[in-house]
Amino acid sequence: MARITGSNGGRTAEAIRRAAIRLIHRQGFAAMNLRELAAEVGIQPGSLYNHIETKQGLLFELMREHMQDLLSAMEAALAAAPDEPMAQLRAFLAQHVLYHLERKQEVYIANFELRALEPANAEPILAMRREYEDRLIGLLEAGARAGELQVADARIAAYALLAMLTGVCTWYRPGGRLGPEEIVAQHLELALSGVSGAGLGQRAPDISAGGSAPIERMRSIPAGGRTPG
Amino acid sequence: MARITGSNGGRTAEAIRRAAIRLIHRQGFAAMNLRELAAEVGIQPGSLYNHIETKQGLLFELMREHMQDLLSAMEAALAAAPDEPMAQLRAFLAQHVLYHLERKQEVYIANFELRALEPANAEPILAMRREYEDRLIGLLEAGARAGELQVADARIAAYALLAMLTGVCTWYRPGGRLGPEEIVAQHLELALSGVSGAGLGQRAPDISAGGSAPIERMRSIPAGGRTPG
Amino acid sequence: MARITGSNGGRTAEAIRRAAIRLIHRQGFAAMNLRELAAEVGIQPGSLYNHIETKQGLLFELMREHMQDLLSAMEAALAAAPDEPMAQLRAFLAQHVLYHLERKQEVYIANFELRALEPANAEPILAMRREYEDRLIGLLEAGARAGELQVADARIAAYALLAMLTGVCTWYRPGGRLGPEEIVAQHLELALSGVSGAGLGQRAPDISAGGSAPIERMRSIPAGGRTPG
Amino acid sequence: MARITGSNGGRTAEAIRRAAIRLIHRQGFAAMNLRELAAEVGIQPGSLYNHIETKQGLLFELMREHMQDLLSAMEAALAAAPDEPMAQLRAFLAQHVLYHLERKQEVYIANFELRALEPANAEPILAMRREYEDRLIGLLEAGARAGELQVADARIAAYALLAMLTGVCTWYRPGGRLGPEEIVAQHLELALSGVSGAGLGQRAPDISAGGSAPIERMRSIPAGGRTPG
DNA sequence: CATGAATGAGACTTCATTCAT
DNA sequence: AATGAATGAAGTCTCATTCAT
Repeated sequence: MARITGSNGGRTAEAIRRAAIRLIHRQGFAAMNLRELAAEVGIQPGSLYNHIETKQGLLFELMREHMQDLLSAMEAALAAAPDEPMAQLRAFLAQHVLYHLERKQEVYIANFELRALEPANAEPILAMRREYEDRLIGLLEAGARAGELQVADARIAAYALLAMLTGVCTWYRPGGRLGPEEIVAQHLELALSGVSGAGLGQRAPDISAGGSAPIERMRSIPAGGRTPG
Repeated sequence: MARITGSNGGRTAEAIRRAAIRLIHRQGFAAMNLRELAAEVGIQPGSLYNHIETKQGLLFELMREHMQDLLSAMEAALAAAPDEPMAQLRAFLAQHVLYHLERKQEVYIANFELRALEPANAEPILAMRREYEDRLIGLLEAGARAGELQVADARIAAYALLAMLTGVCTWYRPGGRLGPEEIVAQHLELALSGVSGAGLGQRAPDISAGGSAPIERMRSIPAGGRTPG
Repeated sequence: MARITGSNGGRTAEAIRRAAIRLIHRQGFAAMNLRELAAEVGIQPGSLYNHIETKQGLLFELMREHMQDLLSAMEAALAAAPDEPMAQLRAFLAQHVLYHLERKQEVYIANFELRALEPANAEPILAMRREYEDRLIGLLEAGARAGELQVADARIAAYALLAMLTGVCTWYRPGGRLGPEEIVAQHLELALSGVSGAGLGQRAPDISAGGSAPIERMRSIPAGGRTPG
Repeated sequence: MARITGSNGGRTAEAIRRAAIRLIHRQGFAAMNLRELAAEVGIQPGSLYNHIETKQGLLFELMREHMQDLLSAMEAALAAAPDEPMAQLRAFLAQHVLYHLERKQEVYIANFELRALEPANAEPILAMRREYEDRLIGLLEAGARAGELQVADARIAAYALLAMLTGVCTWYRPGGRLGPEEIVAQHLELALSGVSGAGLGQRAPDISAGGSAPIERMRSIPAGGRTPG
């Protein structure tokens, strides 16, 4: 596709990373082949090896960078929020949704290609993932201790929330009907108050009576997983 | 692994389906190869073709059967519940979680291997999936019209709920600390009332103060993509 | 080259072995490629893998079979000879030359492709090779103890003799001027009595005065190759 | 291994030659790759081409230099010896063994990588090799004519002697139990008188009765081929 | 219904070599 | 004289699939 002629040096490496993210997201790591990746970048398959170690190594690098960025973004968000349980929780959830809207392909890959990592490579990625989850669990427990949250089981609640919020990756498309802020707001409400809506606050007006006000239909794989962009 | 030697006749076909579900779930469709599948069943690769049409055809069959079962289960659950919005919604959500607990491998495959289907095969599967989603959207809208739900956007809410509830596939293991009923109950609460817990009803006692009461940590691949990052 | 059409089953495996011996002998293991090998056999490259495990595995099998045959032939020769030092020594040397005339390609491979074996594969081959050498060393020592041989160092002498006798592989071609028996006889003389010819016995008449009576010139690999197995 | 960083100028060319000899000897020409060679020298693969023409050209150069040196050494040895058949023969054989002890890697390459030379490059090398062999054949014939040698066939005898004496390359290691002079002496005896020891002269005392007085066992690939140094 | 062997395409990766900088 | 990136060919091996037995 996009032939980047004259691409030299460091540009090629970046082009490979970007094309790889696109292709892995679209087809899955196992189904992506290096011929295709090279063609996207505009070089010969063998030339990839000036920039990557192996196909497996490429996946690992992509996932590592992604997890580091995610952790950094999360820490920054928490640092910027008031130091009290509910504010911290809201900050965590909001940044999670935002990050997932902005980098949904990387997110998708990080979620679904863990099984494609060799055990030695999976280990550090899993460690970072646990660090992220444990942060949320800690916030939920703090909120519960403060009497501001009702969580029967913090771990289950954390997993459920993350699954819900991560779900936006499966249908969001930039430039769609809803802007990021609105999507973030609605998910915060759902996370905190559920659909029954005994919410805590600034709830958006209920527009459901007027029809489902559809976002684009999920073309492919709604929840969990599937699709791409 | 489990070599079923001497498996003859009709049993072979069933053994193939089961092994395929296991392998696709574990490795993904593209990464599964028919050598491996045949070995699991205890036959030679060529012999698979007495029972399947192609690798692609096998995937399609598995997904079609799964979607039919899911739709049947959902219809049966709704038929068995009182015909009023909240009861119907609870019935839908509860059966969804239950079904996902019981058949998490098929669910996973159905969610994440859609991209592996050839377009002609994807179409009927997508149609069934839409039928399922639309049922939930309808219930949410009915609840909103009846004034019992607060949903800003029924479609977004439906996707978010499905993502959350489908997430159980990624960590649930039969025989774990929590039984299916409890998991269903907690997720119903989260879906209806969120973590802030301004719930509507039979809420389980808050045990979070006593620590996170952990389920087993997701050991491998949270799968489906759960959260992560 | 020689396309063996309709070659099925067991015949293919044998054809592969033979072609591999020919090609490895001609080009070396590293320089032989499986495309070429497959073409010689008349099948597709991938089809080789119905009969071999890997390229490396093929080499190992060839060498193992060769060494086993060599050891068997040696033991048989010794068993058939009178049980006294010089007769045993003569039997060993004669069978060595004969075996090397008849299977010079395998011998060559066994000598020169040891370095191409992975360490784990080299080990058992080396063990067999030592067994063979030690037999000769033992015979030389026995002859010396009996006062029938003059060897300053049995190991050095053994290596030197094996190198000399193995050398026939480098120039011998069936159907040449000299028959196997004559070649064996001359080498026995050289081994036992050297060129100065203070021999022990049935020495062939000296024909060197009449010109060098050339065998074919060594086309490829002259001396170099020392001993075999 | 030995990275010679900052190797500049003319030194690089020499470093390449030395590293190439080491690598070709260890692995064979086909199995050696230029990446590895460059790494040994401490430069990038592309930089090799400032010093060599091609991989093939490098091999040819190494072999040509070696053969020229060998021929020179032989001529010098003959010139320094008394001009009578047996003295000339002894001089030839002694210098052959000595040269092979001192430059066994080059010798090995010259013997076994002839097949890796393109025909056009092989031709001049083969011519030099024939020149060397013919010298020995001439000496054997002269000795026979003088009645001092018993050779049934001078060419066969020459090949057998060269094979035997060249064999030292396969097990000799500098600093081992036996010094070069002793190795030369023993091989002269074996060449002239064989193991039966009806020798002509200054024979070393027979020490074989006291056990085999072993040199180090050939650790790796004794013979023919394999190993390096 | 199972097998064993074959196919043909294609996968990842290596490698000698070139060339602008 | 060295570098880093590119090439293009080729190498080993895998895989879905076919088919005679």
